[in-house]
Amino acid sequence: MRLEEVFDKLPKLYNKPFSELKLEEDISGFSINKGNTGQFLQALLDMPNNSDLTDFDDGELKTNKTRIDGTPDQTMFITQISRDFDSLFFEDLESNRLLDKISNLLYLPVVKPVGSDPEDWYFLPAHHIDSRNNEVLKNLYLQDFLTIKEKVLDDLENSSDGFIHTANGKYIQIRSKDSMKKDGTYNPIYSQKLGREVSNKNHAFYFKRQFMLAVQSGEIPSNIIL
DNA sequence: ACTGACATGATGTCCAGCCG
DNA sequence: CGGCTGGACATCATGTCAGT
Repeated sequence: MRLEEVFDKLPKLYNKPFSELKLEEDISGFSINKGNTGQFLQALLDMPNNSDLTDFDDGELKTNKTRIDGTPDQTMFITQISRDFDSLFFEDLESNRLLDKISNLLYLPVVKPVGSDPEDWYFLPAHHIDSRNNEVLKNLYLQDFLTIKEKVLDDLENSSDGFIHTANGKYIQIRSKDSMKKDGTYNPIYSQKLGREVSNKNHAFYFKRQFMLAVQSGEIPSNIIL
């Protein structure tokens, strides 16, 4: 399914508590908790619920918690680094997995008031952020990636432990993202190219709050789907 | 070929401590 | 004190692999 195909279905989802949406779409059996707002949205949009992990053929669907006033509350996860480290940071690619993944985004803020029941959460209008024919935006993403890459390469040489650490662009960052296994260990990132571990934990790319704020303010161009 | 354990990946959130 | 930093947890889907 292509990203544009869900535009028609979006407006009727805005500002209604999830409990109401569940009844309207007859998916009342769906249980919502912190892990599956995205799946809930996919069900509402009649998106294929099967094995394909990429949300759309040509883009990504993203939800992110906001406060009542619509301002973002957290960074927004993009993708993990893990085994891709060498190709991301040692190959000189015009585009890479990160830039491909964020090239065409459908972003929905979800209001989840502190202490509220998931039944009371609701969506705000979606932003379509398409960099594919926008050189300015494409370049902005690329510059952020290059800023991060520079810090990563610097950390590998100069950080006290030789590991990578949080690296910030203007809108994108990398930072750790991992969980402890039963045996108490994590999932280090190993570089074939360097022949050693480059971190003691997995890391991931995130959009900083600043990105969502810039989208909402119009500083980053997006179409609001109404 | 089936099954179940386990690892990995994707998605999303929580939070303690630090700092301006 | 609010936002950032850095680490961590929760949940679900899928991939892998050994035992049967």
